[in-house]
Amino acid sequence: MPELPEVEYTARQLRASVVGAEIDTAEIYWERIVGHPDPADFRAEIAAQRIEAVRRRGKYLLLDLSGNLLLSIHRRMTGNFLLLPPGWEIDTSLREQDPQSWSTRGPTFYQTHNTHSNQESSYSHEWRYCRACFNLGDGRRLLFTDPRKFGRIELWPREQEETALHGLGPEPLSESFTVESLARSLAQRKTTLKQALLDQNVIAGIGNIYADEALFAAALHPLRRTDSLTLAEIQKLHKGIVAVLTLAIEHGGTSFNDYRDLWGEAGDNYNHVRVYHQVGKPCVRCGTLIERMIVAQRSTHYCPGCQQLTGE
DNA sequence: CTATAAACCTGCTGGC
DNA sequence: TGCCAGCAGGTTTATA
Repeated sequence: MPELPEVEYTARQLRASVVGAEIDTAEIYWERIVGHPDPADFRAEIAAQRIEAVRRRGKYLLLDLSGNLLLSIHRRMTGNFLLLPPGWEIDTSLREQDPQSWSTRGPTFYQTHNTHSNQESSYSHEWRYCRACFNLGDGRRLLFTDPRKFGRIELWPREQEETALHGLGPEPLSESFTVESLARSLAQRKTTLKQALLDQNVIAGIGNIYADEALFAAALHPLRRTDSLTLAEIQKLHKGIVAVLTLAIEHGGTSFNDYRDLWGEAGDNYNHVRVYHQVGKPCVRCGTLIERMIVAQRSTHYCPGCQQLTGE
């Protein structure tokens, strides 16, 4: 679920809170979460590096580190980046006591001091499934949590950013994303619109939620062929993509299920979706009931009233 | 190139 | 209540 708006929202929060901080050490609790280099080298290389800048590219969160390093995080399905304040400690005793539970849940957390009372240990729901921890020099910790373990954290030399991003397409909220560039990339594909929007090489950062929302905004059927659109339709699609993503960022992202921001808060955009998971509800534009279909093995939501399959 | 399936994982929901 | 099948926002890799 972290798609472009969710990653962008987290990136803005990180930029405001950790730029200038130093990463003392990194702990890895599930080694396969580290995609590059191997976990031992990762730990060694990242130690004592300073966070110089925070950026986003597509669904990737990018941290420029001192030492000419680039830390890239992709949250895939259920990954989250959370900031743990000072005063909390991490209990890894489960690793030996119950390896199976450890593998699933990761470490537990307990509070060592509390500004309000002498409440002793407590446990935070949001910090379960912690797969990696970056210990900052000021006592704070950046946690990467991910129940399904699909997320990936990688460390690259900065000049290898292109390799790390694996040929991502244009940023939909940048000036390089124009009606003309969209027309060109659609014309050279022969697939359905839904598939094209999900293809990170066509446009960076759109996932299942915003693909459906953008197609609804443009009143285009998910099964339309990419090479069948008129110029007017491409203009509507371009406008729809930009509008849907921009609005979602303003709402703090869509928390259908797992997404949380840096402080563990859910986003509000789920209250503003028009078709995603709205099966059986009346379309806000024409009143027809929203339906669901499978396109390229992906759940797809649309309004059969105002997203008709024409122009073929 | 396009298409399809499977793999990587765990939690949740719905049906029986 | 309990169990099991099926499903979930993403990407990569293998196979046709």
